[in-house]
Amino acid sequence: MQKSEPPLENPEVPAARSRGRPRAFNRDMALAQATRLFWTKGYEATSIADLTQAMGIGSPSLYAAFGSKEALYAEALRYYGGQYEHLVWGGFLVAPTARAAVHALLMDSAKVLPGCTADMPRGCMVTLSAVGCEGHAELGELVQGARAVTLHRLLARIERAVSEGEISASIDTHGLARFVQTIQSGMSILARDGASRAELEDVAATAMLGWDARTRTMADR
Amino acid sequence: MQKSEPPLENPEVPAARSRGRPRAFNRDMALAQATRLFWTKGYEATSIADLTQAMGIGSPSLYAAFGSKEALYAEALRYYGGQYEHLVWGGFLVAPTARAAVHALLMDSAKVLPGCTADMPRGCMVTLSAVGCEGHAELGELVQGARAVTLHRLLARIERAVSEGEISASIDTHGLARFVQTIQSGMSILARDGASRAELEDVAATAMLGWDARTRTMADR
DNA sequence: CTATTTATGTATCAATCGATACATAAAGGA
DNA sequence: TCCTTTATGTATCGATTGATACATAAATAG
Repeated sequence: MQKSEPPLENPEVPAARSRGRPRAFNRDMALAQATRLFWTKGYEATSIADLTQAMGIGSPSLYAAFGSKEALYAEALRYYGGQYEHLVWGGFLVAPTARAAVHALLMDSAKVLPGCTADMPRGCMVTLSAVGCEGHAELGELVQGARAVTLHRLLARIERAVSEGEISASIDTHGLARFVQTIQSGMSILARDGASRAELEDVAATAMLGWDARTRTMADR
Repeated sequence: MQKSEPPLENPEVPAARSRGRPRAFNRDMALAQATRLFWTKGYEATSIADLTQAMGIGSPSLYAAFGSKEALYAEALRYYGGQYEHLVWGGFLVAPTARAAVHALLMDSAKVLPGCTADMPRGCMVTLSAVGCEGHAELGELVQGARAVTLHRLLARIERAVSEGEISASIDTHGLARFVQTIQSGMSILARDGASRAELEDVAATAMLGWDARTRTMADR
């Protein structure tokens, strides 16, 4: 179904240049362009013609390099994760407490989602793919799975906080994770509609008030 | 560009039956089907063939009755508002305080967004149209405007609460409205991914803790 | 140099897209 | 009953969709 990352030889070795005619385009550059298009317009609304034009190649080259439109979208989704995920999850992963982690996640989201770079689309590509993948079951499951990762990370971090005594064991960890996920998902929608970084930071701050009240319920932490 | 609701004669009079061959399908039924399709799959992913099949009519009848795919979507959006809006905004509009209004909005959203009826799509049609309307400028502005209505209503209600003394005048009303909007938008994403009513109600409850903490800041209400 | 391998550009595939032309069917007005 | 009006069904429009066939160009291996 998918190549699942071929043997993956030692990347330090330039891999002994292949034989035939060399590719006239940079695969990563092309993938970056495709990612931008899918991110901005969604899967259905992005045509092969759009893609080939943005990449500056012909359709045979696209199919030779990526296989199909669906496969290209899947690869774009991976590329998106590799390129942009750390902007939002970097602080979360290294924070010493669950509260600091969630605070970092929401504040970083507020910074990134409105499009921190000039040519960076607004909102999260994964979140905004919630609709429009109907009729493409595989892609639907793919993006739904990508969104599930958010909940899983939040839940794992909160449960760790419970085990470490940061948060009372009487807390509904799942509910708390769902709350944070809701905030972050909603921020993508607002960002796509033009909300500013300051506005989203304000939302994040209010959300943290909810977090504090919630984690105080029935325990003083 | 658009018919903008023709003269609209007195609806109480059956309007003296028209002359020619009567329509073989119920226009409202057909519009309901179209709304369901657009709601579920989005604008781009829904084809004319999908629509005519679901409505049980031929394409000429569709174009005679609705004009174009874009016009049909616009009408579906209006139909959606008329049919489902009160489920979410009914309690909000009659609540005596801003807090009660927001609480009602979020709790009703938690009830409706997971699909309260069996054949009711999950999530809000307007919210989930955030992406996929690129290249269709008119529709993009239409749904973006529809989403702006949410913020406007929230802001108006909160400002009224300030003027009535329910909420301190030192509160950032816009920020508070943005917070509630974020929660409700995020709930649509979670609902589309399968979140249950109980989960969303829990999210709403936590959001209200944020509301309470936020409205208490610098004033005791 | 020749042979092999790989990528490109052109040109096009069948299928589907949104949208109509046209003749026919079914109603009311005369 | 005939005429006008409106809606339907069939059949199809040009454009675009995702995806390829094919000949050619450009590289390496021998």
